[in-house]
Amino acid sequence: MTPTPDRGPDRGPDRGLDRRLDQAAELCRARGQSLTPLRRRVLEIVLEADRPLGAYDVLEILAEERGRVAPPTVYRSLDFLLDQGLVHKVLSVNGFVACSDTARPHAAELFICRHCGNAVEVARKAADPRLEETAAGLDFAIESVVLEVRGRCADCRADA
Amino acid sequence: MTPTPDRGPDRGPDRGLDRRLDQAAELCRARGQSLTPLRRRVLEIVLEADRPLGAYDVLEILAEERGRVAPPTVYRSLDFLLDQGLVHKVLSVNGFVACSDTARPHAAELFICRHCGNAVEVARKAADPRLEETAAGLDFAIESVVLEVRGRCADCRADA
DNA sequence: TATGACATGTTATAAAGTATCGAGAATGAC
DNA sequence: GTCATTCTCGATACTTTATAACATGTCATA
Repeated sequence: MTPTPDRGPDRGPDRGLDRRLDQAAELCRARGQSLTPLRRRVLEIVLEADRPLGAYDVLEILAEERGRVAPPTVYRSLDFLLDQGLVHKVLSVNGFVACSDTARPHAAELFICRHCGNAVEVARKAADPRLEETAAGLDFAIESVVLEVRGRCADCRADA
Repeated sequence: MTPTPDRGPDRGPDRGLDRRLDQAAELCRARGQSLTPLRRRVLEIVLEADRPLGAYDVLEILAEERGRVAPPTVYRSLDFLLDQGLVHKVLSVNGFVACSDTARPHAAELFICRHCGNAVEVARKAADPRLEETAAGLDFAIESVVLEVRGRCADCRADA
């Protein structure tokens, strides 16, 4: 389902990249935070990627643009974006993906293809009742949930 | 709920440790694999711990017993135990926990306390229908699922 | 006793992440 | 305006986690 090609905010070569970045900036501002040029650029890099990027992947891209960049520079920006819910961390691959729905923080389900590395995010509508039940049984207070599904995506299955 | 103190295979100071190790050995043997002394000891170390252990925690314990031990020694044993479904990897903390039900490989839900670090495993009875649905919608073939819940366990909530 | 398969030891290095200190810019109080 | 505070970022050094590559040991058996 491609976006309508001749109108709408998502047309053009960057698929609404600027719009999403502006939205993110606005979101931060509304929270009294600031999406600085560095943070904005890091978010852009993650948005542009078609798969989870490692912190050092981001670092490399930044380094090409502005010379030597040290790890803390990247990790600080990524941590900020994580805090703001603008990116998710993918534990399975030590990587980061842009959040597909930045409207509000949410637990994400990630479907990660072992073949092409692509990661699709599916927002979780509501708390999983089974999980809630189990937690209640254990008298365990849930703070966050990591749910990552690994397998093979449609495209890669078709290719095979 | 302590095990019956005066009878049964789980009594004694090691709560059935030897029994579980013997079971594991039998399981490996049935598969044409071998739970060597090193692998058995690594499994024992993980079983004895009351929280997920890092590879280097295991390494340190081994090193006390047999002098210098290099990382590959530990990682190889842990990888073997992972393959055999005898331990799980906890991505949230880069650690390893013993599997509580080694009868057959299974996806596990892990409830990890942010305070004490304890990790409780709950075997997943069946495939999550919601997850299956989502995967079907994406035409995504699930191979494995990581589900880690972070929060506060009963004991730590009581203490607070 | 050769040989083949597997397990382990050894060395070196890659990859991921953090602690800390200090300089400079932005913000707000006065 | 200017001073103090806070935030952001750069830079250095380091820790933790993980793997590659190759050598050696062990054991069954042909």
